[in-house]
Amino acid sequence: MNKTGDGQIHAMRHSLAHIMASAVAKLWPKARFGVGPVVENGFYYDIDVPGVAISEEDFPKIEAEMRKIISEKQSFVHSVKPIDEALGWAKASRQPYKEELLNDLMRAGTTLASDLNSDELGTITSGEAKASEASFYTNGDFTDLCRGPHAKTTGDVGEFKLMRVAGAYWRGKDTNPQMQRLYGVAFETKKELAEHLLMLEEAKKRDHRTLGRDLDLFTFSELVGQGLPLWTPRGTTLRTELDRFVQEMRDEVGFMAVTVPHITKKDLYEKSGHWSKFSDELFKIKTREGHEFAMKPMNCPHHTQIYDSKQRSYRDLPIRYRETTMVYRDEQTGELGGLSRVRAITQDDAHVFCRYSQVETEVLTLWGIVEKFYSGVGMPLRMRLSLHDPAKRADYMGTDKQWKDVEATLRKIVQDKIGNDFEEAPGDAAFYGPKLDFMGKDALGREHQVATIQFDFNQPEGFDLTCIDENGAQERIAMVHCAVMGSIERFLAIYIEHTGGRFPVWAAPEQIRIVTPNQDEKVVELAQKIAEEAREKYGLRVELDTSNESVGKKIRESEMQKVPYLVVVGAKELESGLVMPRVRADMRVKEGNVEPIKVDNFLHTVANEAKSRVSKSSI
RNA sequence: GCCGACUUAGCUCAGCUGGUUAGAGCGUCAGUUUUGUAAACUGAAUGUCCGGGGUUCGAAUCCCCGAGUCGGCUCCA
Repeated sequence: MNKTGDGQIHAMRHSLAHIMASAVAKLWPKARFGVGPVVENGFYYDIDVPGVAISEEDFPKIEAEMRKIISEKQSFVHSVKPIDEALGWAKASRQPYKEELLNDLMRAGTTLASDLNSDELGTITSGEAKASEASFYTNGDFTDLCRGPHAKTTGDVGEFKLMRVAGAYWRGKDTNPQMQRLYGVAFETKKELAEHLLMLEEAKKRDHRTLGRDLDLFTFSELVGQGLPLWTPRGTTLRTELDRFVQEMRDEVGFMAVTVPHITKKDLYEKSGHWSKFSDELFKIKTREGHEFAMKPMNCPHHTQIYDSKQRSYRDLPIRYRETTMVYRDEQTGELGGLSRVRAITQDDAHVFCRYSQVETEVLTLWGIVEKFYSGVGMPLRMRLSLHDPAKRADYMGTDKQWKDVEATLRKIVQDKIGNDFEEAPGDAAFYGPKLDFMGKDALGREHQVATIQFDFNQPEGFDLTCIDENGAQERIAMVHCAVMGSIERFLAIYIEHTGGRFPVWAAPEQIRIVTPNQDEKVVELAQKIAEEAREKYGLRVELDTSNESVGKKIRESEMQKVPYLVVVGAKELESGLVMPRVRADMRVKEGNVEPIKVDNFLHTVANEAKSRVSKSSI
């Protein structure tokens, strides 16, 4: 089964797109139709009603009309018209978008924007006809250009719900007029539809923007601006712990931390090519003396200058720099949202400067770190080899031969490691070289691009980076870039939703909460002593709640804050010196209540869990 | 950037077609209570109704401009 469903549900969804279009045609006779394909879980139709903005308030009306059509059980009648007759139909029924599609069908043999060069879309006017006829489907008095297949009648389409209306450029080109895209979801049964809607509710509960506020991780300020998240103490702890995981693994294999300023003179990016190529996304600064600077949109050009600060021997290589630091990109306002897309991006960046002969080992080492990290956070990975697009040579630096060579090198490294179990994506390379991109799958089954390892043969050229080889000659070096989390902001958006805010002990901003059942002086004293010991002796993050509230309330608070361990310290504990930790549900491995345990043993165990970065409790 | 929707207390939201001192629950604060594994009781405070301009006798409500948020599109080194 593919993403848009198997045969039957696919036909149902596609039929619903037609039914929705016929309902809209009935309500707004002037409506012009674009395309109406099946998508994951449903369908959409691109519609343009001159002078009218269809809104979600119109949905009840449209849905009612659709249900009427469904109850009429109209047959879907397939017909084939000669192409000129089809064009006549489009003209007569005032459907300019269909006319354009038919024209493309005739000239190019396809209507799919993805199969056509984007410059050709709708503009091919000459050449031999590649299609002589067009296929149509009719239900009731609504006829649509369509390849099918469809359900038998409008009565056989399962259960649906219109979801939202959104703007969409005609054929995906931002120079084209915008149409209104009406989205619906559809399933064979009422139950499946209800389950889907419930799943959406669940996903909403896990939304990192909501959890970010509820768990007090980050915030935004209108005064600071869009796309500029502000991290609270708790959120900063979470970031720091995740980054520490990555950096410890890097340091083990010889990376060294470096630090660079967040701005640079224009000159650096003129040399690297960023100034002209990414000019739109650069935050530019003019000094009072009129000199031009820019906020860094990436770190590699700065790092090259550290490498280039002295003459390097082949004996010194590989030289491995790491730096977790923010870069700044002037993203379009419409793209910003939560932490997924921001303007101040923290990258866990790393650059290896090495000989070409060392690239393979370096890539494999970095790959190992990526694997270890994602297995640590519980996300399965899929790898994609991102290559350049030979049709768009102008987008890439370097020569054809260089690209061919480095892509072959990278492909060989991949094949030697994992065989052919990977996808190749022409057009997804960086402008300076091909890369390995990693997709992580979250707990809700969604895939996100996360880590990246890049083979850069262009910046060493641009910045003339060399080492002295065994014979005393200058040798051009290569660079390998790697970000494990990619952007910490985007990774946290994913990770918060992946865990639902239930972070493992090692990453949790608060690891243990100690509550007292009352405010008895001796009890409070003991609780304070335990908290202090946990912090000072074991380096744990502990909060103490001795407020004047019921134990039940305090436990509820702790649960809602998703604190891994809760310990009630009262008269019993005062007497026995034992505690009975409450383990967060997702971390429990044993059924039932935990056994009383000595305070020291408990703290020791938790500290070990934090250190070994396990996600389950050993208590 | 483009299309559309939304913006009322810290949070979630109510406030019909313009009509006195703008509400609820949760949270907060205070007092009472001194509590044993998911919400004690009582009371109180809290608003630039996103900002600015306009229409009107009168605007949270209508119109315009701007900001922000959300859903998409385009983009994403």
